Amino acid sequence: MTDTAPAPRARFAPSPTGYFHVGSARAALYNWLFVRRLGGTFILRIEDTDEARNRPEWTDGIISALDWLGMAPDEGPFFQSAAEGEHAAAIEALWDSGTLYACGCTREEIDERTKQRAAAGDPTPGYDGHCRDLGLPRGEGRALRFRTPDEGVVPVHDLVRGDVEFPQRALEDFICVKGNGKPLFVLANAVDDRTMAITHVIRGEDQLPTTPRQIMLWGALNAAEGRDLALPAYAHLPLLVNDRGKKLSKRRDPVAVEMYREQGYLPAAFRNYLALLGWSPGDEEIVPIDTIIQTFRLEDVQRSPAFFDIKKLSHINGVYIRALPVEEFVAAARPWVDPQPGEWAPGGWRDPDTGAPAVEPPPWPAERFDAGTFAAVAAVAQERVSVLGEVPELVDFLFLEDAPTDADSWQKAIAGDEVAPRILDDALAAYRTCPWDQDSLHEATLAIAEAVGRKLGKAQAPLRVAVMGRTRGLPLFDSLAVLGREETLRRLAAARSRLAPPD
RNA sequence: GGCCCCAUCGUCUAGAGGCCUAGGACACCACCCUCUCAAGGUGGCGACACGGGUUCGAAUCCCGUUGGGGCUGCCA
Repeated sequence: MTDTAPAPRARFAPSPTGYFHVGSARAALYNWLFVRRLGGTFILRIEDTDEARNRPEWTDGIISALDWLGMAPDEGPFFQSAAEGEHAAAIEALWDSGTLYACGCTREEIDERTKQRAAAGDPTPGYDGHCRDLGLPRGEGRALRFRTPDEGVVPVHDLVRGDVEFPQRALEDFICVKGNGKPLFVLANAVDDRTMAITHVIRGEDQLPTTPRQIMLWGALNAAEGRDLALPAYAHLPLLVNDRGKKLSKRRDPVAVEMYREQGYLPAAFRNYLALLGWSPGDEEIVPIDTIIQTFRLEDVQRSPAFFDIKKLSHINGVYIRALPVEEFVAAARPWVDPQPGEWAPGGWRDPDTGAPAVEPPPWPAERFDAGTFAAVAAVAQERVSVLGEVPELVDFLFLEDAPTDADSWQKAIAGDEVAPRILDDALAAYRTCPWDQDSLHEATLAIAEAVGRKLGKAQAPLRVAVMGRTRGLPLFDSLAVLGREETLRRLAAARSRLAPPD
């Protein structure tokens, strides 16, 4: 450690208003990454003071999502609602120092005056300082505003953007305290950062315009409280956007981390992808978290917005899945294939609009699932999925009563193929006696193919559909070997009689 | 409207004045491998928004234009 700077304290301060947003997850990750290499502290602060929108289950969601991603906080969760005392004291100090004044203007009055000003040729929007020098006493229904300077600029030193300056004259006298005496976000946030000794504020770029207010508040608090706390360093991260370049929104875009988890993304893969949105480790993108921790620098963070690309996420997830030792893959896939997996199963997430789940539960009853059978095909399934939620469709033929049915596949490989009956018949005959292992089945089927003058790839299609239901899927002979002779013959015969009753 | 931010392949990015004929990854296309499908391999397509400067030299620095985005709540 040659670093002489004190260990940083960074906080992630989400508001529990819904499912955990991927943008929040990225912000949390960057806070966490920043702090890890420097031996600092990652703090979780739940900003739960919006009584109208906050619900306790969303708080649980934040905590378990962070946990799932391997980013459990070093300190916290702290709750903003528990800091009422500090907030009240700060308000008193600010009031006593004269930086705050009471204002009784309604939104309508303010808008009306703004309109009149605009008509008179003054484009300055927002509050006009109407009550600034009225000397109104505090009282129910009167908000408290911050008396902002009229001249000069507020400089924001941003670790990713450099220096940004906000002209004072564009900054209105903003409200710090609601008419009911409760602090507003801008104040509570600053006060909490002070009491928690936060050294770095790392958050989304959408917070940049509010930063000059917090800086002014910080200075006023220092003066009012007679303390000289150092302003935290700020870092505003580029926004995550959709394919139209708009900020990812809960309404239109799939943003719930819970949903991605239930679709079968691996936490390490998800985290790796998130790290790539706004930052790059170089030519190798899929890298261990330790490498990311060691090379991550806020100064290297991109300044332009990043598109959340599910295709790339899926690719990275596939790489992580394939890299798993097969036993770990079996364990990881369990919640998606076993109707009674134990601790955790997908299904908790529901689309807020449609009520649709992230994935369908496995279409077989718990008693038909067999862990050993699944393990027997796990290795070949593992190479064929990019998310765990795709596993059930690959192995369903093992746990369903009969072969799955797929109209297109049936039509293409059996009903629409005049050689299919003969292939089925030949297989029925050959499979009755051949040794039941992958190589023997391969050999026997090769012989059938040659007899009908087709390549193996073409000849196996009707058999695949008869037994496994679809034209695409796990390798046929591995699958038959695991399914067993008896059941294979049964399904072959069933397909044969469905095609045309034997004479 | 006001304030602020941003601008390299379709997407995520490398690039901190000469190493750039602009590199990698996803996606896409072709071929190879192959019992289907994947995976894998090889190759291909494909970008410095525009205009001025500064400089011997600019994707890199400055200015402007254009375009995009964010904020603009007694929400957080």
